[in-house]
Amino acid sequence: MGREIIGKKLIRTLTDETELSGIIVEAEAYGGNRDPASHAFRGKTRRNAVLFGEAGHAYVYFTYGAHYCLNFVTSSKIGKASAVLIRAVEPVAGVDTMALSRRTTVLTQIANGPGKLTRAFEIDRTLNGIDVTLADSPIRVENGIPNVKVATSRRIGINVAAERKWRFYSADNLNVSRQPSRKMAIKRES
DNA sequence: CACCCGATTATCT
DNA sequence: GATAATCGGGTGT
Repeated sequence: MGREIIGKKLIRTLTDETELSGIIVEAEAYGGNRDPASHAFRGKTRRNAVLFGEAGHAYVYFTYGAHYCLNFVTSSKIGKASAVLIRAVEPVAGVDTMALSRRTTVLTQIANGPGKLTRAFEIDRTLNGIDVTLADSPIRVENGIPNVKVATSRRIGINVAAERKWRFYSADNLNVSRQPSRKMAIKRES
């Protein structure tokens, strides 16, 4: 599930001197082999192989010819291929470095989207498959803010299984990405 | 090999 | 709100 990751801290180690971090404020759950919206729904391929492996590993994919997206494999069971897509982060440490990568100094615009946060945190396909539970991993997740109020909605940018409310976000945080479009709701009804 | 299209973003009207 | 940008994955011939 994606609810549990809201409020946790994402840490990206670049060098001994440079560490980026932020609080995860928005995520979406993808149900692997049982979810038509998941990359894993049609089975294992070279691109999505990581999803079919152990929980706690990063699945990073490239899309729209321009953007990387970061997921964490969540399945307790090998082959189930469920994961959470990290959609938005509130920057905490290394904000100046992030601002350079993102070409904006507006705090709420630096990492409020799945493609934006990978750019801000300098995450690309070379990090696909790494174990984020290890202390020396270039990407880690640690406990962040406890007792965050979490809201839910439909997932964004998908055309199937749109009725599932598997998007989770911090209810009182300005760094979340856009709301689901009305168009998707209409599409669902037709 | 040709074709389609996507878990997006920036920019324009 | 609408759309171009941009490219590689997946599918079918």
